Amino acid sequence: MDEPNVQDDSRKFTRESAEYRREALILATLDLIAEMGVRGATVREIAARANVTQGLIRHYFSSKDELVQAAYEHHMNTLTDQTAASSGEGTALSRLSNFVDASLRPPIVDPSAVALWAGFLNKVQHDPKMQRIHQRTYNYFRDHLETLIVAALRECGRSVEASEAMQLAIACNAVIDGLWLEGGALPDAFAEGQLAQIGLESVSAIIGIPLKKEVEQP
Amino acid sequence: MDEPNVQDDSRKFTRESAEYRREALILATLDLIAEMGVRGATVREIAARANVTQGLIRHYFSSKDELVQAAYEHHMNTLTDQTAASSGEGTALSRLSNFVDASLRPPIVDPSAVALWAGFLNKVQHDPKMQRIHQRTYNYFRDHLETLIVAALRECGRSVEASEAMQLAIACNAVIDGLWLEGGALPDAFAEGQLAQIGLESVSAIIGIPLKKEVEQP
DNA sequence: GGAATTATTATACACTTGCATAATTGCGAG
DNA sequence: CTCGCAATTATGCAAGTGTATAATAATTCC
Repeated sequence: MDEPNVQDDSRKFTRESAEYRREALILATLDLIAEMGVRGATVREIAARANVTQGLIRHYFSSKDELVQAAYEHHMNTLTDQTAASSGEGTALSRLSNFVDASLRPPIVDPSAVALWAGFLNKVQHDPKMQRIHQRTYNYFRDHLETLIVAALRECGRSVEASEAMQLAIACNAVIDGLWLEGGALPDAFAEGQLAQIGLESVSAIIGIPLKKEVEQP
Repeated sequence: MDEPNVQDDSRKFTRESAEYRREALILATLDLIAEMGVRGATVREIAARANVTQGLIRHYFSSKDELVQAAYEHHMNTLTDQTAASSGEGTALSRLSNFVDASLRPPIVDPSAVALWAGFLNKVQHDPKMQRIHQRTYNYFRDHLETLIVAALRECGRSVEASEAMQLAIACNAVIDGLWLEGGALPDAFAEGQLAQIGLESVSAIIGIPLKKEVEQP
């Protein structure tokens, strides 16, 4: 995030690759939106936090709106990538457990993550393009969860119809989202691991299968 | 919400009670925060929507921040009042069912309600006073739900320890919040009544008691 | 190594924002 | 009826907003 070329000689600035600058601007934007909302994230602050002057934003993005859109897309892609990684290996049951557990601990459960989500909501509700990104990500999560649930049930010798599976996925997704929300909005109201534990028990109850938290190897 | 005195003669304005003006300003503020966020709700727009000029805001509130705080408090109080009303009569089981059901239908589930919540979040996270209001309301909801759950369990001849009851309440609260969130953020993704149905089934599963939706009398 | 390219900075502008202060004007008290 | 007070409007201001345009300077290509 800092300048990679530490040449503090009389150079007034350093040229960086377009990719580097775009990402720096996007990350600064996400930071600021989490802190102050979209309107509070001014182009001047964004530029300052990305160590450039404000004019450069217009060089990479045709408007602030476009930068915000790009930031949203970047953020959502990061989210889905993280998720995909969290439930990679093992039996279906353990993959589901790990997924729930990981979704209810830092860095997923985090005040600024919730703030970021809230900051974007207005834009999402008004801009059709952002709406599509939102819907796509939501569906991705829910389908992922549904796949895990169906696999876990099958592993226990049970099978469900498609519509029932979808309802289970919606419900489990809601528990996770609700706990995520509350953990991020009231960080001090829950003990460490409490959210994950409650999440696991609730998902267990909803799908009717006991899930155990993975034992950590120290 | 409109002017009560319809005297469109040459009067330039009408004097109203302090209470009336305060409430009009607060409601206009809530409307605008839901639409554009706190920063987007400018004093000029608020005044216009309350049918006054912007100077009057300073006459009733010492700053925009104070107006926003008052609006938040007003909103939260309205919320808790509505909740208390939704689960008034009947057996414990039916009161719990009604509470869950009412929490997952309009007007509670509503895009602007979620937008309002999101709009306030930044302020809540930064301003200790608003944080207290938030915490108080959250606790109120959770305790209310916990009371309903414990009563319903007792009605079925079961009893739970305090810590277990709290966990059940947190979990049920999370399902409700998560479904509320998703219903408000993606209004077209769910059929009418679907959220309420999923909510009832999930709460049933979590606490281990079958809940039936009340039959409506047409 | 010099010139072209273009990433980057610098400056300017029209507009909005919250707030302060002064000027009105409706309305009740006497 | 009119006088005084406070509710309300009118006006102004300094700071901040996004964006447009011109000026500079770092890097590349030959």
